[in-house]
Amino acid sequence: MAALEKGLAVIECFDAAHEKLTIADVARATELSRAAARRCLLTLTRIGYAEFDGKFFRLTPRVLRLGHAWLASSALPQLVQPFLERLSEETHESSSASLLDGHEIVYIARSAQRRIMSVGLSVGSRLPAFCTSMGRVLLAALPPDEARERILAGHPRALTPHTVTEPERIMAALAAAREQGYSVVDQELELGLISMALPLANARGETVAAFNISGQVQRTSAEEMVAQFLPRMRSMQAMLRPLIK
Amino acid sequence: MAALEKGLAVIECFDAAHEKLTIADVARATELSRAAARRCLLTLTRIGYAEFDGKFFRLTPRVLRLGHAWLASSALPQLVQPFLERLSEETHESSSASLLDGHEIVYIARSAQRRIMSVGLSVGSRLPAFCTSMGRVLLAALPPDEARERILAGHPRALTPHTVTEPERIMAALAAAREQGYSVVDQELELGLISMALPLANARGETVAAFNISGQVQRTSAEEMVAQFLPRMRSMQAMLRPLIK
DNA sequence: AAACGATGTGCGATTAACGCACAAAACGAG
DNA sequence: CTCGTTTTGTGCGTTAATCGCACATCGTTT
Repeated sequence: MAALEKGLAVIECFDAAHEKLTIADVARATELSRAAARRCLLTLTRIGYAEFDGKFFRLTPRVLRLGHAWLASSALPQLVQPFLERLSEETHESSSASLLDGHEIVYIARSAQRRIMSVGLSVGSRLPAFCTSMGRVLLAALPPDEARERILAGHPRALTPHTVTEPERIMAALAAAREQGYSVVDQELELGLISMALPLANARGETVAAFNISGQVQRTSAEEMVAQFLPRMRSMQAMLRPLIK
Repeated sequence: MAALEKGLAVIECFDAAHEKLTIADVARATELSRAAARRCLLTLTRIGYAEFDGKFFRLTPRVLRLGHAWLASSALPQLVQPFLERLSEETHESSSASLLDGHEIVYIARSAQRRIMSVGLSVGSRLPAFCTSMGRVLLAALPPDEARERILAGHPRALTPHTVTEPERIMAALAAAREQGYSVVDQELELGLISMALPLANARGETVAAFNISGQVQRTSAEEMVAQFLPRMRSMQAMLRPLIK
């Protein structure tokens, strides 16, 4: 069913920078022929996932049904969300939970306190694993060889002057995270932004997800973050463990 | 492109009650032939949207990319989210924003304070418009005939002993909402749950979405909710108006 | 204005989807 | 446990849908 694969690729090529697209735009983004892109867009429009204003296509909120299908069928996001909300309320910092998918982390739940990042994060957002706190603790749970492979697959490049891009230095950070049981990332993703993450394990001890809190460096230094929030986060981690899967 | 339509239907048939499904389950839920359902599931598995354990298929977090495509390409959710978070922080009640899609409302942003509903709500969740506060203010913004049509299309049935299901009484509630500029729904969706919603209009005055605040009736009565929170919500509504679309 | 490049669309050749029929498993009754 | 029944999963030839070319059209550039 090649048509399904193409249609999903068409949906995914819409993002923050591309809210409305022409047939040719979609064809280029998906590497489909213009004719194929057109067929996909017309079908998506016919069944209500997209709309057409004579020039541009854009997605309709109907596509949320698709992402919601996973959110609703998966226990973890619903389980974690209220814990994140309490953590955010107590700490006045944003908190999130994510899974590892290839070389990226996928946000599965979030409680934001204020808009702190230039780009808004939401459920379904993806960020590179190698330079995020949750990515580090998730990579640290893999066998080192696989972690290295995934780091390389992501083609690490500097997002700020602080970003660590050398694979072996990243591997060292993973070892530290494994050792300490948490990871702090200081302005490697975005200037001014620091975050601390802990892994979430199931009752068998397998790491299945991670959660973090993040804030602005001018308000909370890395040291303060560990001192103030680590105990709370460790207790949340322990409470969740018997409840996961 | 019939295959695309079928594949999307397959994704959507996963939900909270159906986290893992067999080929035959999917065929029944989507009214496809077992062969067609199988082709869809195999394709989804091949391209990473589903996985198979020898007996059951389940979705992977990859499908979040699809919903995220709309979230990222749409200005409204990102705009409203921080406002909801402030509203929740100030009122200690959960708040949400939604759009009208047919006879249902679709959650596009949410800031939950505590788990108050038996069923967890998240971005992409759908509820009937006729018995929700946001649904009422959204329906109230339509021409009355269209509102009535959509109400009937949803086949209103009682969800609690308080649910108003008679179309004309719902229409009267819409008129009241239009008049007052807000709507309060008292335990019509779920026992113990009350909520108050206001419409969100763009600069041209067209209602494009709604936001609400919801809490437990034992903690806050309908009258208290209006008295305590309406002014705050009106001011949020006014702040957002020039920023929308 | 005229020529160019890029975009959107119809139409026949070709490939992929359909649904039947079979095999294999799951279920229930005796 | 065994047989009969029902339900499920899968291969294969026929049919219908997709492919990509060619043309028409629009917006730019010289």
